[in-house]
Amino acid sequence: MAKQHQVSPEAKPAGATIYSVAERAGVSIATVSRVLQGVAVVAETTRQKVLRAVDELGYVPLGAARSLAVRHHEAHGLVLPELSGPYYAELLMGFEARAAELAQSVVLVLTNSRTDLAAAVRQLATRVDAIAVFGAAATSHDVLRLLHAKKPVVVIAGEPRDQVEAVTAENLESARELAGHVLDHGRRRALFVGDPDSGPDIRDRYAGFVAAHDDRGLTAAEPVRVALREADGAAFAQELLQGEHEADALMCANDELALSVMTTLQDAGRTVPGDIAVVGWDDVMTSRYVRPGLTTVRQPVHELGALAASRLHDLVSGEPVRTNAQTLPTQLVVRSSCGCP
Amino acid sequence: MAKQHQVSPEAKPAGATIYSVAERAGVSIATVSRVLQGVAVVAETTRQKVLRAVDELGYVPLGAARSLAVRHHEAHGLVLPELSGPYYAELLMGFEARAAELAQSVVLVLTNSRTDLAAAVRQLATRVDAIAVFGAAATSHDVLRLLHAKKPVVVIAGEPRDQVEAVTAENLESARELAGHVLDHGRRRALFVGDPDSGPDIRDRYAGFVAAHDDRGLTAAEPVRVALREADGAAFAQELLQGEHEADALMCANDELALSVMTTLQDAGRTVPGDIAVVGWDDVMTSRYVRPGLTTVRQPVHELGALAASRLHDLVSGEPVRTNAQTLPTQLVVRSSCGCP
DNA sequence: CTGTTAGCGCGTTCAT
DNA sequence: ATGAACGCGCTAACAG
Repeated sequence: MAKQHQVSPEAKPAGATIYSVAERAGVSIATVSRVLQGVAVVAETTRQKVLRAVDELGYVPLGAARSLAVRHHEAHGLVLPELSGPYYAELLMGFEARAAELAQSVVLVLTNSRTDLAAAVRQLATRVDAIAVFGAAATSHDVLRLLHAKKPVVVIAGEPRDQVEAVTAENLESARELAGHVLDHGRRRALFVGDPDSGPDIRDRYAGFVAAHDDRGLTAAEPVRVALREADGAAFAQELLQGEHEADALMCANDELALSVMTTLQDAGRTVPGDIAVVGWDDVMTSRYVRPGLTTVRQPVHELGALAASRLHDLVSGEPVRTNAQTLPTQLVVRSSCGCP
Repeated sequence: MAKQHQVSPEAKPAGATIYSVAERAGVSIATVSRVLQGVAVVAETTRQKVLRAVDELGYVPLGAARSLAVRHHEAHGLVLPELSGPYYAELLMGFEARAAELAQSVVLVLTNSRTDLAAAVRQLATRVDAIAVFGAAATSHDVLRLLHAKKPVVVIAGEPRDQVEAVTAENLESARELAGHVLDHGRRRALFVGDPDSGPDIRDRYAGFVAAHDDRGLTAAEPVRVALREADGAAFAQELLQGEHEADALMCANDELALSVMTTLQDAGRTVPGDIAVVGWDDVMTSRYVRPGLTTVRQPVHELGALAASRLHDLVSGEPVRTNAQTLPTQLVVRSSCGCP
């Protein structure tokens, strides 16, 4: 019994296929495939015939059929919490750019817009060869399932687990340096603002904060556990204004937090860094526009995204999983909110 | 001749398939498909058997095979220039969120990272049911090809063309209102900063600028054609400082431009709005942190992205193409850079 | 409620 | 240099 393709006499109005192109060009589908993939040598005249047929029919190959045949999706998945603020956007840009170089499509999943994260990841796994997830964005159960199914997974800004690679930017040492810088301005009541439990990166930043204190024989205060959003920063600043905390320096877990804290304090008449020093993390655009300029730490975010995409590709290509995290260096950006002139 | 699936005796180590699951559960592949899709009724006991087999094997369905069978990718493509700045990121978030609601994956292409845009779009078309492109991001030739292939296309912040829908935010009237507001502060030498030829949206904003002048019997100056980036704003500000332009008000094509112009001028000792008023467009985060606060126009960017995703879905579902653009309202955000207290 | 089977459109030997 | 035929894994009739 022959395939319907070769039997069916009537033309199908919906979408040209490799069959219709072949028929129109008067060749076999194998030849069409060859000219389109550019793999084997095809006579120039037949080549032209095929190309013309493709053009006339407006033929667009069906990726799913190709994927099924070649047994590869030629796509990478990326799971991010959201895209507000420049951090994730930049990460995504780096990821996309590298994926493009490697001829991989990128399928994006934003977890904040999902009610059922597990389902989203499961669904994603269905259409990509490998997945990069940010931090603790994916539930471990689903990740394990992927591993069981032999889909490469890399964690961005997280920690390596069994069979799960990690790529990250340096946190601990830079945080130690930043906190040390603040302490060396003579500040003695520094507070860390942000929740160390919200992710390995924040945890390491707090660890650096503690280390800087240790280095100087000082004792670090407990972290002020607030979420990393503007609103949370403003709320904390209000607490500060009402005397609920005592501090002459604030090391915020990221810039969004730092900026909102800083401007809230300023609007209430406090001076920065006079009354209180404020530093952040990420070096977002706003940080160089505000006065005083926000002292912060710049991460190679773009490069981090690119690295994740590269590793995904390598893993799909059969490279072994690296057991230790790849860490990219960060850079202290000193402006004046820390007390520097 | 039976399929290899049923013949092959040796287990394939690479990836579980619906066949291996069926075998393990002691049922047919149809039953496996049924419990996984939840379409038909399946006896609870068999259902459990299947689910257990799925779990034990770590079965992840092959999306490509499903797509081929159901003749749908269940994915939308989105073509954006880049993601720096909040505008595109917010658009993407809106798009992704709506797509998720509609159970569609989103495949992202960023054109700024591509050398061969046409190839990227062609490739994208291969794996999605419909594509949304921002403004003039895609070459018309490739778009036409898609239309020929009956793939729905919607343009975001662009103009409808034959068979191509457009979704956009209102520009002309809001620009007229904004420019009018500035003129009503008594400014008489207002300049429009930005290139009207860089896209339909900027063109309309300039048209609004002109209209506001006309409304008052004034003559609008020619636009100062600069690109929409921070660096270009700073360069323009330098020209201004060197007396190459004469102006007491600047209506910038977007906030990034406005912010960089404003701070460059301020750093050189000029006062805003005292010496010169500056207004922007987009209401990015920074605009409410700078002093004076930047007067600008807020667009429903998130909603715009969502609308694009919705329309894509509708078009895929067979709804007819709308010939006139769907326009979302914008909102004037008055702060103090325009001269208001 | 469950199993059989025919495609979905493409890449890919294997002949020629 | 080109064509014929098979299989990739899944859904959807159609039987039973």
